[in-house]
Amino acid sequence: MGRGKIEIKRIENATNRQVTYSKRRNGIFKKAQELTVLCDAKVSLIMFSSTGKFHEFISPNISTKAFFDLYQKTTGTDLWISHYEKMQENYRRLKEINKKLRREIRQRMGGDVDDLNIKELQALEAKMDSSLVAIRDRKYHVIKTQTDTHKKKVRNLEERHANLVFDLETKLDQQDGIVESEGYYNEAANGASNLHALRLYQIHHPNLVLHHGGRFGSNDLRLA
Amino acid sequence: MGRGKIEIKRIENATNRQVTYSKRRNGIFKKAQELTVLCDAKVSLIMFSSTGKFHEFISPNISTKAFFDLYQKTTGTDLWISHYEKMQENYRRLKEINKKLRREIRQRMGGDVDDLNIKELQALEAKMDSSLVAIRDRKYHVIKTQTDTHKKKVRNLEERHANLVFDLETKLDQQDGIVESEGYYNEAANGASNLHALRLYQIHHPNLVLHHGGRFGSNDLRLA
DNA sequence: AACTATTTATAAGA
DNA sequence: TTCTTATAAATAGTT
Repeated sequence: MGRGKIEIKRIENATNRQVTYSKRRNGIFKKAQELTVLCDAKVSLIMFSSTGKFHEFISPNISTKAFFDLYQKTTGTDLWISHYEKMQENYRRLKEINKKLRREIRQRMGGDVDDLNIKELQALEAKMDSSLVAIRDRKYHVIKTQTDTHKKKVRNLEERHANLVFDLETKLDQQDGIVESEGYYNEAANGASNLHALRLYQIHHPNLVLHHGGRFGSNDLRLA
Repeated sequence: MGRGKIEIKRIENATNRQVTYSKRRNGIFKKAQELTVLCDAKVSLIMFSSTGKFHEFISPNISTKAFFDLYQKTTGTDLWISHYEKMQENYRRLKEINKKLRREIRQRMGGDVDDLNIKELQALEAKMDSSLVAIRDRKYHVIKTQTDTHKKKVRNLEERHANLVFDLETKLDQQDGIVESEGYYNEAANGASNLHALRLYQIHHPNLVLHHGGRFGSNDLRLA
């Protein structure tokens, strides 16, 4: 129906294809519209051009969703409904389980126990008791482990400290009279205080830094 | 495009309407098919006649489901996917909550506590302790209530028993010498034992049955 | 986006 | 339903 007859095959020229798409789209939409009116039919016409452009015609008085539902009901096709309903069922089950879990927790917290009888209360109490024992056991285990770890760390640090002090004293012995003019030396040299010795060494070797303090202080030794 | 021009309005004659539907349906399907081929387009054409008859055309190489998915993705329309995904999201959330609840219960049972630190263990222990207190409180409350109830029942039964004995004695007084030949009478009449009085009464009135025993025995007074 | 020669669709009748 | 056919409508190619 045009100046010439055309073969029904893909139009290779993109522009022509687009133009034809546009013209024929209008034509088919008009047809759909007329069919709807003339024959009192329900029509859904959806199309995507080769460039992905979308157009739709749908009979008035029916939504696309309703149309789609009708489609499934009529064809018996099951695109998603059963899946959806299965999920809904699972959802309900999970909700129910959650409710029960919450209730159990509430009971274990001592609430929501008004409708338990003595036997149930006794059983609950016994469970709680043994649970408490397990928790305490675990707590003491953790505390013991932590304490042991800390003890080891302390021992290690003390050892390293002692080594440093020893090194320092050795070096001081080798330096002899270099620091005689300083009053500190005499105090330190008599070995009364390791801390004084260390302080003195730092004065003369300011780029030596000892990191003990920071590491040591950050360890949490609280057992309470 | 026919022998005469027609107005686009509902065809009232059902037969004509049906015929026109049939002819035009073929026409529009042909158009849809041609559009698909000529313009490399995706087309979905679904229709229901006024009598509910269903016909569908869909481009090859795409399923109805895929077509609708594409439709929704393109239009952003929400036929069901967003609803579905919302539900999926809720489902996931619920599952997560469920997991946490289960974990909490396990912890409250003294299990699954290996990765709790001391603080958490202390908090858990404290919670359990206070819960235990609440449960014990409740248990004692229930025990007290039950005990009170039982005491009342006992008191009530004793009262009724006493009344029966009193009635019996009154009746025996009125009967005078009828049972003189029995040795029991003298023992009973001196009031030494209410139980004897009752036994005597039953001997002379065997169809009188007292139900106390059964009722009383079924009440569980255990407090352990 | 119009135009228009032609093809195509279809209304009415059989 | 299907065929026929006169005619309306759609549209291919052009401007």
